[in-house]
Amino acid sequence: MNVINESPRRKELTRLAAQLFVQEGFDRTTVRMLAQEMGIKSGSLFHHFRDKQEILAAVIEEGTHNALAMARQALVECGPDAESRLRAMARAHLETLLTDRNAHVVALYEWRRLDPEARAHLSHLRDAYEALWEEVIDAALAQGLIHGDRFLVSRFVMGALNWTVRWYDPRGPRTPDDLADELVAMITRHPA
Amino acid sequence: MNVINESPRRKELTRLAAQLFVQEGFDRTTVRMLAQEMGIKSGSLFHHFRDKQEILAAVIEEGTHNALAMARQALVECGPDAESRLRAMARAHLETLLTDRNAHVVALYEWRRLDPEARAHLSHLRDAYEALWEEVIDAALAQGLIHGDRFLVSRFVMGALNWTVRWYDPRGPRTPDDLADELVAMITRHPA
DNA sequence: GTCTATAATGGGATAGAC
DNA sequence: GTCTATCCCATTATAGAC
Repeated sequence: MNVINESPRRKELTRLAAQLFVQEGFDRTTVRMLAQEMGIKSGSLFHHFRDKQEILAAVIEEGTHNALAMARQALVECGPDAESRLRAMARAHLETLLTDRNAHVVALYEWRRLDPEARAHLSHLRDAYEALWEEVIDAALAQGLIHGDRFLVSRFVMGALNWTVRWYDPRGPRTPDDLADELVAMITRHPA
Repeated sequence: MNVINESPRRKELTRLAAQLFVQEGFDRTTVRMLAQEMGIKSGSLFHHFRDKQEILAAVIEEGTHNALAMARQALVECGPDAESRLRAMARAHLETLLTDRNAHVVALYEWRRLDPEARAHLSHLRDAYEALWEEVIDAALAQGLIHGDRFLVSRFVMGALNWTVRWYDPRGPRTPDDLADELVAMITRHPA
């Protein structure tokens, strides 16, 4: 079962599950909670998913798939220079994390809860997303926009971005785009 | 019950619990697992802790207390300039996360699992640690070593550091100190 | 301080009717 | 596609003996 041929019921359940997994965490979310959100009984869930693990896998597939699609789109629409591309990636990343605020967060924070088979099945998606980042960061390094080790820079940047989930308050004065721009400014070296 | 007057048994249990909470997560760690690690039966645990929540609170108190102590010590021993102090904080932070690899990680990643009373009781420790960071970052900003918004810079830096837990491999070529130095280099602006 | 035994609860999952 | 009913199991926590 992949992202493309899903029933509408299953799609809606995946959406609700993502929300609960972010709020409560995967382990503390019970099938009964999810069923109640959907307005059905817990037994009925297992018509749509084999088990609770499959719900998690569906959410994470959705979240990663979406992040990848958003990032690709952002790269198509932005300017060709390394800084524009870096900013576009950071903005897209934070939009999926802070605005959408669901499936991608689960993908990042509950990845370890996936069983080995699901992890194997989904790692290509994750790798594709990370490859996009490395490509953009490589270009920024090659151009001297940023300095340092390719591996470390990309992980530090991802860490700074991913951690925003823990403290960002959407009611505050800053938009996700503001955050992305500030981060890029922090690590790039301009002629003033 | 605070960090100072703990029985040796309780101290050892707290240490083992920290290890399990990092490996498995708080929710998936059962009292039976912890008891087995200790070589006792699960019922015996409740002689040392009122309930499972209190175990978590003990681990988090230990982790935050320790991080604060290490950071203070590092600031005493390092050079007086803003860059030395920033590097010292980053090194101390990563040492508690990656070398000790236990209680401080739990403090960061399982804070949300604390019940409200425990959170209220421990937030002063956490605030003291964050105040130390803000002080050092303020100095670096004032001196022009780094640029940007005080609030955002400190959260981006903490995010980059905290996320290392997810990917750092101690068998790799880099030490935690290498990571700290590279991060400081990435965000500071030198005359080349 | 630890044991045995067990209470009390809630969890994931199934079967078969509708 | 959902319901009811229920099974089976693991979990936290307690009581009282040693």
